[in-house]
Amino acid sequence: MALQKDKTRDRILGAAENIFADKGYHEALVDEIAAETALSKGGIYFHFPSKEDLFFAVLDRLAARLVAKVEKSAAAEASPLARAEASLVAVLSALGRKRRLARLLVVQGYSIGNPFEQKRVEIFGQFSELIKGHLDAAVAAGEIRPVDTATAAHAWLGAINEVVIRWLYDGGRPPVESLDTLRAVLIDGLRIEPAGTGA
Amino acid sequence: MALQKDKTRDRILGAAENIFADKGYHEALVDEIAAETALSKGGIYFHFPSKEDLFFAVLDRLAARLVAKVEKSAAAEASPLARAEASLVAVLSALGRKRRLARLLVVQGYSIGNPFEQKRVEIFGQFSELIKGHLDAAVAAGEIRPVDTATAAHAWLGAINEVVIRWLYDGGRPPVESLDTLRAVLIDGLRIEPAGTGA
DNA sequence: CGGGAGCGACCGACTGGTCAGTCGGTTTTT
DNA sequence: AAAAACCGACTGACCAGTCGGTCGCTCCCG
Repeated sequence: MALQKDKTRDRILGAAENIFADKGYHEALVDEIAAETALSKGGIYFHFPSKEDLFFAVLDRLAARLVAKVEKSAAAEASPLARAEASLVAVLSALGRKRRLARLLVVQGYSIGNPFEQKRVEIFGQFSELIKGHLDAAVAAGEIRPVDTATAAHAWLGAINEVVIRWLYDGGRPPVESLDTLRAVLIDGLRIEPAGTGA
Repeated sequence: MALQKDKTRDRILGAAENIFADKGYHEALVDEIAAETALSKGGIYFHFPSKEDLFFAVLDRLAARLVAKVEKSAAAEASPLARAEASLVAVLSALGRKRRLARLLVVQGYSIGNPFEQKRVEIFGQFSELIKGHLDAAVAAGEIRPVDTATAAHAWLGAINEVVIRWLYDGGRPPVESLDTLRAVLIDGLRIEPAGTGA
């Protein structure tokens, strides 16, 4: 039955997520993923045509989950700028809660050959579109100055990315605790009502 | 003579820079680097103990050059915030002028296994230290609000990084042209004198 | 109602290509 | 002549992907 197949597929995705998160694409062996799944290598290849496809499927799944989470918390807010800010908070806290997944999304998918870079662009693109949407709305609502929202969105994304990376490697405090600073850096500069003297 | 040796070493580094920039670490073959150098594989291994060491040496050299360039243009400015801004400009225009090198520094060095991630952290750390220094000075001088300058520095770095990446892949306008937006996003939020309504 | 045919899911030993790194030997420099 | 620099054919490990085969399930036919 199709359900069983999907279940196994999910099991594989879960196992692959773990292994890839631990070792990165190149260090991860398909045999290891098979072992983690309690499946054989052939079993894996029955469900996915190649290691690369499997990796991308893992990335897609992760990104989709995160996007959904972010959009949900944004939707709860009334004003555009508030929605943008809520997105910021949501991403930071979600990644902050899942260190290994953060590593996968934020660094692993980078540069393992050209198709991978393509994928990274695609996934990051989803997020920057999201941010851009909120920023555009905020501009339209007169909440922030009319800047190049596409570029600003990328800047936001990059800033978030880097803050998460630092947390991953320096093992400092979780990303959410950088919120005040990020707010000051990313948001206050755009605000039309000048921000008060922050803490 | 030692000089000859150093010259060859440099030739190797140059060739490796090209190959790595084109193909990334894993796709690049030591044999290709040898060919580009008009040296044999053995010759390469006479100068560098491993492919990994060679790659790191390339990264170090690139980073060192960029740091030097950035520090130089910062030094020409009078106020701390101006120096910070000058650094921003310098990085963006330097990377914008050398697409391939940008790719190397900004994406290739990412996630090719753990030692590589370490290296990335190290190199990015140099830059964020630089930025942090300027921001600290700006705080001390009362130019900007007293934020967590370390985090702010990472945010800057990440923003720059992402803007460069977008340029690399979308092939849009060069990074320097995002300057106005980045200024608005990164700097104006920190400024104590509120910025005027930007363009 | 049993047996066998068909099939989707899964197995795991094996292959084939790839490359980093080696090493005995040669050339160039001092 | 000694040492330093360089050569390049070769090896050995590695691993993604393959393929002939198994297993259990369902469904049909006698």
